[in-house]
Amino acid sequence: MSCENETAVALRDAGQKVTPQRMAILSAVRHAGEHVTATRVIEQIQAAQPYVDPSTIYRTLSSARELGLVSETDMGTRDAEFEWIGKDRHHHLICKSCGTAMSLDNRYLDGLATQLIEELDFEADLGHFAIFGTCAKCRTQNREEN
Amino acid sequence: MSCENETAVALRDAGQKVTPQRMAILSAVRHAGEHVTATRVIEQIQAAQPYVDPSTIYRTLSSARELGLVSETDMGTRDAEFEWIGKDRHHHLICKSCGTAMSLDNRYLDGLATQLIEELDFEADLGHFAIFGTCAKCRTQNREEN
DNA sequence: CTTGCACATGCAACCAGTTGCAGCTACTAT
DNA sequence: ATAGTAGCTGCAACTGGTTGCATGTGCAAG
Repeated sequence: MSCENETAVALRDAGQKVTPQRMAILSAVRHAGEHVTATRVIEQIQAAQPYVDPSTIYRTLSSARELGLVSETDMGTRDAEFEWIGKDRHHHLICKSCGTAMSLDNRYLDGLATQLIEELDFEADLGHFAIFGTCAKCRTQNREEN
Repeated sequence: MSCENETAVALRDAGQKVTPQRMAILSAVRHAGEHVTATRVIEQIQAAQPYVDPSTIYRTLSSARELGLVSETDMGTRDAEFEWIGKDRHHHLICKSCGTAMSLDNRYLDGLATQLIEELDFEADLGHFAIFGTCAKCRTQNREEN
């Protein structure tokens, strides 16, 4: 099954409609590889189809997030980053000092999820997570300065 | 030392000035007990001092966040929640179904922080964290419906 | 006490993102 | 194939939050 079909099926399963606009928007996120801002998606879509309204793009991204097709994460910059949720779930470590974003494998949070469900009966949705802090490089630099 | 003095000292230590507006704004957050939205702070401040501009409040909250005096968390609602960072650091579990926010003790994330520093040399700043998911009550209800 | 200056404030213009609404379109049932 | 309907789209108005700038103010040095 092609990725276009997968997306279409996911939409229909949720009782939503498959429209050219939605497919273009979701395809842009999917093929971005990395995380993209809504603004970036708008630019990209409007370059090809200028008549697509920004509100449609915001609405589509927002409903796709609710469906679990994409994740929305505040990476510390002004506007939120969207990312296609594929097979390789991962999170981000963001250095507050240099702004670098690193991927963090899912397994680091598995333990936490297990603990929450066992001890508190809370089913955590750890699909998307941004952890702020200081990376190794910046920590070394800070030590040298002091 | 009174809490007012603590706040003032923290500001001055960071090379910032102590003004009546700032003290009023930070005091509102500190004494809110729970988390408060910027909008709520604006209402509260303007009830007493109508001349204080919203932009001042946004700027103050934002710089206080950078100083680590308050935390800013997206609780899933439209606007961010601010909370005074006291001795009892904690996080929030937010149910996507019923919207309830529960406090989560810091110890649940200590393990993760340790793992990150030992394995990846990344010093995580886990001062404020919002974990989305489904609470026990809503999970039970969902099971009954199916 | 006075002076200087960096930081903070209020104002107003601005902008990204949201919402209400009327028309349109994908999907479903017949 | 057709009609009905629920959901989507574009438009335009709106709103919460941000930014630039001129003025005001806290604070430290003299």
